[in-house]
Amino acid sequence: MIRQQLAWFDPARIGHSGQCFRFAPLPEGGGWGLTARGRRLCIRPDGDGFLFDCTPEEWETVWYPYFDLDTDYEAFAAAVNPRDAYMTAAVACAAGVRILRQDPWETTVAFILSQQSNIPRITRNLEAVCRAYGAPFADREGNIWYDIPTPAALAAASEEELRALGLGYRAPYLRAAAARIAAGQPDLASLAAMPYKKAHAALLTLPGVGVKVADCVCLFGLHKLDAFPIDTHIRQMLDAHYKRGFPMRRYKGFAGVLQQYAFYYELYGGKT
DNA sequence: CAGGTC
DNA sequence: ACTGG
Repeated sequence: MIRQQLAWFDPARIGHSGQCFRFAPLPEGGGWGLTARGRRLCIRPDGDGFLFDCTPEEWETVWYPYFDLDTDYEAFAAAVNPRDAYMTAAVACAAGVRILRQDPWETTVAFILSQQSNIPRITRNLEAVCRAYGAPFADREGNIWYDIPTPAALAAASEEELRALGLGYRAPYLRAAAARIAAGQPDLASLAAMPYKKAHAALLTLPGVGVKVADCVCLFGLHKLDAFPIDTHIRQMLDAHYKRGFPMRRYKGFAGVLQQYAFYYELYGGKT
């Protein structure tokens, strides 16, 4: 167990920001639980800081990078044009949200499942896929959790099995994309080193991955902060507040972070 | 109608 | 076009 005081870190907001679907309130309340990188982590508020149930070594090598704590999000917030009332409000509403450094394969699976769905259903579907095809592992208390299935494990599943989990028409997309990744076409590990546009183009070749899902994988799985996914909510937001276009040049290099803040604001607007 | 894709 | 909040 370790204690940390962290700037711009709000687990409650990160948990339902829609970038990660395996980050949920603890059943007993008062904290958050997360399954990622083949591990389980619990986060509990402790005065002006947080308690993390991991070793200092795990914090250093796994969770500190996962939460992207080397990046200065306050600087991104400070760069917002003060005359932009909409984005100023969005950033205030989403203060404490960071872009997690999630696994690219996990985000590929999650966002293939995300199309024409909603956060509660995506969460359920992803959990069902992990339970059915993912490797079980135990936390230090002996509780069993399930990792994201390997591409090979998902490619071996039948469309009927996947539909039985409630994935609907996304089942064949997921299966076919898994087969492609298992064959190394494309090699997800190598995408991280590519510039955003090249990585985006490679992801677009996957079945069930269009412009929007590819942008989500770039932003949340490859940490390309230039990626700016445009979904139905962001489309409405752009039409309502940026009729002359979103100022991408001004926010070059981190526009995706502001996209996430606008998305959060559209969903929860002032309620958190 | 839902964080779209083919 | 699956399915459910």
